Amino acid sequence: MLRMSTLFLRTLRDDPADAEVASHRLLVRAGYIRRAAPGGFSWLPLGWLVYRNVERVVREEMDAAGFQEVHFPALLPREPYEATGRWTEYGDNLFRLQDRKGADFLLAPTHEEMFTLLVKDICGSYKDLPLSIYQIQTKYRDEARPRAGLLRGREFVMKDSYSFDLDDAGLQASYDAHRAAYISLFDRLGLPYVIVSAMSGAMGGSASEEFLAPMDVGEDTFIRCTSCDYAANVEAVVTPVPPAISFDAQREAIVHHTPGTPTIATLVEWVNSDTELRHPERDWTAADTLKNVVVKLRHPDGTIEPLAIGLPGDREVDMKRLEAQVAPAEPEPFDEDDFAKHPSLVKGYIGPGALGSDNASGIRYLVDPRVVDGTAWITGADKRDHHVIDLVAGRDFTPDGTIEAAEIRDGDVCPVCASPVEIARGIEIGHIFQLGRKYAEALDLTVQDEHGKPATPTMGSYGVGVTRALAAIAEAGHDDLGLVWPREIAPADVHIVVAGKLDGPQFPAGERLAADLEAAGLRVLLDDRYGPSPGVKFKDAELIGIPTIAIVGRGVADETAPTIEVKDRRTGEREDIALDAVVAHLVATCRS
RNA sequence: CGGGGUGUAGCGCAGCUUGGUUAGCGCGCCUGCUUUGGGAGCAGGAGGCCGGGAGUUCGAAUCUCCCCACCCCGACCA
Repeated sequence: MLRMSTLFLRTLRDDPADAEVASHRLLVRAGYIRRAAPGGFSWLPLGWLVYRNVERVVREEMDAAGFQEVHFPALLPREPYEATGRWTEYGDNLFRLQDRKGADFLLAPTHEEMFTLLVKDICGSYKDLPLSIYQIQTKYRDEARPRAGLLRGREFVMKDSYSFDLDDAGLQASYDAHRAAYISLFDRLGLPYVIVSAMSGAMGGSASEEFLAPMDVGEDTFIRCTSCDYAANVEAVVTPVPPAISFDAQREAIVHHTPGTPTIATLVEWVNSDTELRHPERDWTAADTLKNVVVKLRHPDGTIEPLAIGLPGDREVDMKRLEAQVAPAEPEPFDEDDFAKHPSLVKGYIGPGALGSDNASGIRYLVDPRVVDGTAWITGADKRDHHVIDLVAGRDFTPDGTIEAAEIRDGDVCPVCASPVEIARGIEIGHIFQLGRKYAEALDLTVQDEHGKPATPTMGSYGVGVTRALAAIAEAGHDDLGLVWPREIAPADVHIVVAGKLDGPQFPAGERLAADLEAAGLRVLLDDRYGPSPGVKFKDAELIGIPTIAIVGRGVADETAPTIEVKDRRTGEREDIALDAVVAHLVATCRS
């Protein structure tokens, strides 16, 4: 039994000044956590109870799915990460340190290498597969800017699983098993979530989905359809391809002298103001212009390749989407020196005439998927102060391919059902993806197949942010008064508030109720303090957020029909229950 | 890493512009008395390297420079 009179706890009347988001503010104010280091937190008894509950739910769901728990050190040697290239690829976000002899170590941000090596150590036969193993471990990332309390720390707890299968069908089955386990896991945690398509990015691999808890404080932007269930991370959004248009109806492409049109807006205005150039049926818009942006790609082997991207002039290039598309290469700005090396590019007037492998610049030219055959564009004429109008894709120019690099906007068309999509923000609480053989190959993991030949297993990787999920639950379940925990992870089932005089019946009644509830198997927090006034105790109970509050107050003083008030923290509904029925009532409430 | 803001008691803040008593207020904490259904009252008290360092000055919380930390925006980010 937890007693407020002795609990190691201090609640705060005021919000801490350094906490912005609700979860951070309330977890500190209600005495669950305290900041201990930049991006690191200490856990107080209430917080640690909640943490262990979240961890327990995660563990139970993993075990139920048939995955086995292992545990690795967080402090690891450099060599395995050197072998996979991540010692350098991970960049500044990796915590690196040295031992007294000067040997390099790291604090692991994830454990792909160690899992792979352990399987290599233990498994030699295809008969050992499929295998899914997991750990719940503290992870370290040297975040440039830790923020939002537990939502983004430099030290945090993650459950990471890895699956090992012989072939793609097996990997898909392991992936599906994790997906199903995550669904029941997040359901049990009482977290709202959406599953979005994602890019596997620098981790390599193919299929990938993120579990996002949709909320404004989230750092991930995703889109979801307003009518069907399509949802995707911005990086993974697919632009619907419009049908091709016949060339027959299109006019001839003509180059015009267009002085004083430095921006898309002025260009459009200029075209619309010329009676000759106006479309009879509608005005030209920024979306009719074809903007060509040139970047440099730095490939992992160090080579630099220029790349031109053509997209409708009303949209910007979304760097995140571009990076996801060109990974593992990294895009860099095309600077003045680069322009000097490519005299066929006229800055501000770059057009398809100069772009593409077959044209003057020889620069690879990829366009937005909306640029289909037969679409007519206003675009640069590769000559200062000149633009070309009615340049038709497929007739007047042929790009080298398409690329998903244009920004996504509210109201864009859903690739599945063509309804408008909306942009939302979410907290990434889980991520599952199919890694493939990148790590197995880099670390030389093979097993013998049924013919005695070496086979390289294919892997999946699956993460749940345990501490982050806890914070997300606090974000999703709080109100103006404080935290509101789902029962599954609350630090107790019932918070008993004793409100009465020392010599009255309340204190003994509170003690008895607490003992009876514990005997019935419920977890109890008893506010047995006498000093604080009832108001303080009510406020603390609301702040702490245990789902059911039982008030032992003036009701029990009624000698003929003593009652205890039972209050639901979430709804605020209160009900007077006869003293002799209250244990059964609370047990029923807490078990339902 | 760029831009902006803030560091004064456990928490929230004032004081700084214009340097000068013993650095102040509210909450919390300790002692005593009163009080107990919505953050109680009275009285007494403890608690500060004024983020750190270097300067300017007879004298620095206050002015100057450097550093550190925290918050916000951006960049970054399984």
